[in-house]
Amino acid sequence: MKNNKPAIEPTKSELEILQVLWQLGPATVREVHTELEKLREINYTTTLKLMQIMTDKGLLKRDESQMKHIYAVVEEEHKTKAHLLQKFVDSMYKGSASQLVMQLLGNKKTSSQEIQEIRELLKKLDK
Amino acid sequence: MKNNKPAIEPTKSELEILQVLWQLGPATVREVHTELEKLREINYTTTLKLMQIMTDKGLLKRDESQMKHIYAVVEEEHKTKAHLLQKFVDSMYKGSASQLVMQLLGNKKTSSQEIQEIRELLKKLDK
DNA sequence: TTGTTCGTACGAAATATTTCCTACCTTTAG
DNA sequence: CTAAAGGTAGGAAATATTTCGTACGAACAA
Repeated sequence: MKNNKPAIEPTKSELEILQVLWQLGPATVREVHTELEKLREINYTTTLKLMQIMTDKGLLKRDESQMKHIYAVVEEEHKTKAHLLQKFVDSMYKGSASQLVMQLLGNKKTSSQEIQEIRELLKKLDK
Repeated sequence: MKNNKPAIEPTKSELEILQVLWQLGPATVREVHTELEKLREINYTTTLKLMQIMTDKGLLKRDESQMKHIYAVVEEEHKTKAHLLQKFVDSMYKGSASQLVMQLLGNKKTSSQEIQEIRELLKKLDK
């Protein structure tokens, strides 16, 4: 039987940190903070606190063997994103993925380049 | 030149109410509340307050000519959803719609039925 | 008329989230 | 050794969001 965690919802700020960690891989608070600072003004201890809270919640795990703790995400990027996407589809489109895609295709910001790529994806799926 | 509002972000609770109003069309607080109660426990005055706040924020407008005020969404469903979807794609997939679709296709909860429908959509787009 | 029901308004409590101050320890440069 | 720089921990302030109590007016049934 598969792992069946309650699947904790990251908050907005927590999601920011997950994204940085997805990009960097396991990292120190300092490294994450440096990235975050590029996006917005934020105090070092705020980043630290957030990461500590996330660790308590089970969103992150950390290696404390060194003074500079190394933080890593607990659930893999793919899985977390799949979960959040599913939640989004469920709540916004009553679970209908095709409705979401329809919206996407009608969206001006979705370039024809993107649409072409989506076509390719479906072709590959045929094989 | 097109309307260029700051595009206010609805909170979680506010989104719930928008969804009810999208379903019902313009409605009274009582009507919205009755729907909300089907989903979760909530006090009438809480629903009222939320809708009042949303009106202040400009998310809803209301007809006060009768004692039972009639509330309606300000921005059409399509537009609000497009905006929220875009935000989601931007933050989760760096703006890449095709990446999102890839995730969707790999998602077990997306049935082959859904995938078929997506194919149809793209065919129609060809014409 | 009168009291019960249903409506709005408003303030504030409760909760969730974000932010940062302060304390204190370790490492490192001089 | 000592001071400065850089770490973590924890509490609490600041904000944002959600929830509800209370007041009070209008409608309606008896």
